[in-house]
Amino acid sequence: MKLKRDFYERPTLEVAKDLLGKTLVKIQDEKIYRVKIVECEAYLGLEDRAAHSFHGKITPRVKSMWGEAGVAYVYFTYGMYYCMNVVTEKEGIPNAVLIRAAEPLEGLDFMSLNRYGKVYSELTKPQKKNLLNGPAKLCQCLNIDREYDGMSLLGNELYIEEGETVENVVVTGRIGIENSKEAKDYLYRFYIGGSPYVSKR
DNA sequence: GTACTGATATGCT
DNA sequence: GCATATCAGTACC
Repeated sequence: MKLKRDFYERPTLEVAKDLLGKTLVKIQDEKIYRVKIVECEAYLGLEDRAAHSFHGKITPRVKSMWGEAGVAYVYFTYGMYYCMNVVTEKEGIPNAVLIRAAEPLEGLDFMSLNRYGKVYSELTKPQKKNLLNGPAKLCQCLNIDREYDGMSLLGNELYIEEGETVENVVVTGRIGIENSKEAKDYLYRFYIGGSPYVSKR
């Protein structure tokens, strides 16, 4: 069951929590990728110093964050990495949820080829564990780049479908924003407790 | 296990 | 010029 716009058009923190356990699906050239979302973070543009759209900023990069709910926001960072977000709430509210980590379900060989140039069975143990446990890794594996910025998640190429219900949700502070003053204490990070696929730290 | 480094686009001051 | 929503590799406990 593909999630519809009404799932995304809700308060960002609720969407972030509900995304855990859902399945992210990407279909490209007959290749099917399916991964279970195990970790994500909410970014609330208007009131959140750590968000790219803090205080209503609009730059070319964050443009799609202002669009309607159910659209992908893909940004380029540190000169070499992409990260994928899901835009939430109504058009004009620049909020999004960063997908931080996932558990591979289907298309493992495609993912490992994208990242290491090897099929999954040839990966070393640490390589298997590190396949999707970070936002930039996830994009490398799924071959997500700037082409996907602004793409609707309601179409047939990239979407999220209903998954299992998650009981053990852990809420903590976010990662990698140490200098964002008061925003670093916001408890906007959600992950599935006990899953070996979260990025931890 | 932790600690430091380099890769370097984008937007800020 | 400088910081950043990152990761991989290396060096060293």
